[in-house]
Amino acid sequence: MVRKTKEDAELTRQNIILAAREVFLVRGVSRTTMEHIASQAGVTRGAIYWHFKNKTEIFQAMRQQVFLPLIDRMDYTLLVENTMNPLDRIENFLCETIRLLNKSVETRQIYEIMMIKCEYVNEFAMVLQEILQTCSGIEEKLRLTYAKAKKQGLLHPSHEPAQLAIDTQLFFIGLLHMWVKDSGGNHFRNRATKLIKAHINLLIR
Amino acid sequence: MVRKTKEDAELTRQNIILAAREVFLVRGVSRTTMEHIASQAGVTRGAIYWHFKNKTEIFQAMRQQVFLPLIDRMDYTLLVENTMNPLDRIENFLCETIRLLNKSVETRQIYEIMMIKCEYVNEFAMVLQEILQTCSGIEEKLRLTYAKAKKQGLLHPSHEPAQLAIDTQLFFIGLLHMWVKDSGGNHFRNRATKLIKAHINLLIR
DNA sequence: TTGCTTACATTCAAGTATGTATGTAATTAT
DNA sequence: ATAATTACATACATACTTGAATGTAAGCAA
Repeated sequence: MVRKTKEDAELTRQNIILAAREVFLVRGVSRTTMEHIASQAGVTRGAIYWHFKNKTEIFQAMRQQVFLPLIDRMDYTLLVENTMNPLDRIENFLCETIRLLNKSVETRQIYEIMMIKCEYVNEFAMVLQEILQTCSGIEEKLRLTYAKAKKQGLLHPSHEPAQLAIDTQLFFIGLLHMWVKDSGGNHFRNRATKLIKAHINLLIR
Repeated sequence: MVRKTKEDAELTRQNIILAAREVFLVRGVSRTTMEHIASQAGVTRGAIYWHFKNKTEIFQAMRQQVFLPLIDRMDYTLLVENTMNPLDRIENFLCETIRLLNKSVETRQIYEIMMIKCEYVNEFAMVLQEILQTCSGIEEKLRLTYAKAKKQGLLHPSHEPAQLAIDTQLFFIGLLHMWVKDSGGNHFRNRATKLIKAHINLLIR
């Protein structure tokens, strides 16, 4: 097996990312070697080193596959004006995220890797900062949306948008963590959508 | 340096756990070798292998140092009858946990290691199950306490204890995660107590 | 005090992982 | 058609780790 066309090469690259995801999931990021990824992808380490500088680069490439779409979806679902009322938009965004996790193996596995199969040290420490920034962005967008809800009189008068935004964000972070960890017993996976609706209801009256 | 008394040996053991915590924090659990821990503790690997079977055993010993007290405190603060009203008891429990994190370097570091410096694969997968069980316990105890609050008419009539318990639990899990990750910018650390009080207030009216 | 045990230190064999250097055939640009 | 480049595979030197084996001196019980 030798030289391929550009399209073939891109396919190889994607296969390496896919293989990395599968191995990361089972062995954890740190315990995964280039050789593990290589053999899973059906190539040699040489091929991997051609496409990626090191394991961190593979990890980042994998991460982008879920985080970039997340940001887009968030902007679209929460911020773009439409006929849906603001509270429904928040509920919708959260439920859609859960639905995506249920539907897409890829997304589910990447979340799992990022949450419980990765040690955020050294080069990976900056990844943590990026995640924090993404969270900040989510909080801000939730706050704007809650502010619209308040303007429309949908909220209890004593509730402040900033307050609700952070409460919802923390609730959802907690939910995601438990959703991911609870792969065996389905204590959270079955009920996630109900829990979200209930959470939003708590804030209304 | 040779044979010590039993007391000296126990001190060595504790020093190894302490050293492990310090190294885990910097290098992550997987990337930490026995030699790292040994040199940090000022002993040789031989000493470690005398006290512990392997790295996992050290990790578990470290973990017990925070989890056992947590369970005790939870039982005491939430369940033991006293003059405080149930909602205050929940608020108090959560705030005390944050206070403990602020006060005790040991606790703080162990939480950080467990949350973002450890990959839950292989032998560590069972640790995850134990954590899930602890969470289940917390949820149950919150539920019981909210039930008491409802009985005393402290809650809005449409709010169910089971519902509130899970919402509070997820909120707090999210808060702990952000508290731990937000070591640089103090976006969460300064405000944690306020956020807890606000969360409880959300549920009252 | 003698002998057994404890609490380590030292050494060694064997396996693992990484990064790089080098080879090579096909592809692409000219 | 030729040269340059690409997309890998192969091979190697250099660490790094582990577990176990062995050594050893001091504590402790009888």
